[in-house]
Amino acid sequence: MSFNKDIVGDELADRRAFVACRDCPLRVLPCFRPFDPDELAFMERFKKDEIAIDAGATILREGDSTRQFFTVFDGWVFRYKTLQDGRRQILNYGLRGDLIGLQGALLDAMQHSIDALTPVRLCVFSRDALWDLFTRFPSLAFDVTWLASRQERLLDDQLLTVGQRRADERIAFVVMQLFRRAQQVERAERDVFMLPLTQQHLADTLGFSLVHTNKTLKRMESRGLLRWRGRLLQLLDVERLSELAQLHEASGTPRPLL
Amino acid sequence: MSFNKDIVGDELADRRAFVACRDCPLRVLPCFRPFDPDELAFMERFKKDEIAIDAGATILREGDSTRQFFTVFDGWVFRYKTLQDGRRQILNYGLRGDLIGLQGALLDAMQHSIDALTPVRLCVFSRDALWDLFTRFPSLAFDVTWLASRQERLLDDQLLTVGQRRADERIAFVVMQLFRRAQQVERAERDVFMLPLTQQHLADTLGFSLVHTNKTLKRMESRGLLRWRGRLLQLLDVERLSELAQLHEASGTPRPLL
DNA sequence: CGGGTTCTTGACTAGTTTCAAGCAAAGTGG
DNA sequence: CCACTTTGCTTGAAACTAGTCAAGAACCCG
Repeated sequence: MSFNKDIVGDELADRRAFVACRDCPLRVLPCFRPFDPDELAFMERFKKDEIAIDAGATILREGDSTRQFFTVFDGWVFRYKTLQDGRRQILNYGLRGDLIGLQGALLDAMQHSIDALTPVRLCVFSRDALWDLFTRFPSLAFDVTWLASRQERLLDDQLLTVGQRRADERIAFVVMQLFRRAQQVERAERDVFMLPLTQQHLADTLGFSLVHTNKTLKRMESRGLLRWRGRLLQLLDVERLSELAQLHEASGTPRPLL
Repeated sequence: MSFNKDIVGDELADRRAFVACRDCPLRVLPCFRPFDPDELAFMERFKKDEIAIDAGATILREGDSTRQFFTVFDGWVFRYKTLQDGRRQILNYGLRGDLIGLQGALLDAMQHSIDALTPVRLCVFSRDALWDLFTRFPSLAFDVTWLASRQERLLDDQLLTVGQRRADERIAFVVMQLFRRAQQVERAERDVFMLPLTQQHLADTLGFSLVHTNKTLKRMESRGLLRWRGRLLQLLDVERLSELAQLHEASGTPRPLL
């Protein structure tokens, strides 16, 4: 039922910490919009907790009706759905600054699960406080809606990818998009970043089998496009990768951070 | 740039009408939550116009930065994205009561297009009034967010479908989901409904070629699952179709109607 | 060092696309 | 009202893409 069983081991208590929103190291990044002091004060009351999760643990499970939702403070998570026989589709990834679990908080029960890819720290918000937020801080309510819309846009892109792009285009798209998102939150260098997935994760993201994903990756490597070793992904030819990916211009507008 | 060129012909003026929100025939359907008098009064000011669109016209185009968004009052629309060489992915359909174009209103420019599948009537809202809504009617602001979350959930389902389901499962899923949605807004009988698509539309929804879609449909018909003639889709074996589709229980909770 | 997980590769099979052609139904214009 | 055109549906054959099976190599962790 609740996520506690999975993610809060006894030994986790000492891993707790609590960064005040006004001191949040994420908030100063240029990709996030500045909050005014009132908003920050509200956020600090709104943020109920901060928890640490082990790599591989399930944060929220399909069917849960959760009373909480989260912002990823550090680490990588992924959202996914499964069919009865175990086929899994990864819907999206969550990086630092991404809001997760809102769907479960707003609608009834979760219809997807969320797992931690790496050790993760999460800021915890209570579903009950959401109404308070909407009543007292329209600007933050607007931000929540904005973030929901951004999620929708990411899904639009992913659906186009899985529905229409060919194998190498799919990989190029996913890699370039994750690279850009990682870059925004200072988790990428100029042309290399830590992509903490297995090839099985990537396959389940692309809608391909593991074997086909592997063979396509190898082919792209031999074409001098990219190189992925030990979780480190290097973009060898950004020019041609972008061509393949047909990624939109990044919007310069800063986004909200809850 | 604006949608006017496409959709508002001169002869359309006389097709205008204006249904007051309190008299809206949709609002009384059990799938929509009741609004209180204050909310209704606000909605009537919020609704700027009501327009008629020809079948086949483009309502919003990728790249537009629109100042308006809409609720479908009657008819069918579809959202889609295209790649440079013309490959098209249909993301979702809009039926009576569905909010469309919110993404364009909230974020910068549209990154998808919307076309009318049938003649359509739309209630028009202005992007500028959205801030007013958030400030003065938290309950409606909550509704907007709720609707955005619902969109996200529909996309999650569609992504699972296109990424993981087999040909007949994909068709079963899309058909059963559209059937249920049509039923909710009184656009379906017990086991038959008007599905105003071509097979090309369905193919672009499923991520298959037209030919493969056609052959799969024929095979399903000969298996006694469904029958689609002249835009009329009949469910011949709801039992087995539901099995194939693995559709969730419909949530009984009424949804907002803006 | 050993055991598990992840990656890699080849051979074979199944699913899907492309090409091509014919047909049916629904406009269009003389 | 009827040829004519267009659009959508249907079908078969060939080519290609992706999946499955299988086995071994590489890597990681305790």
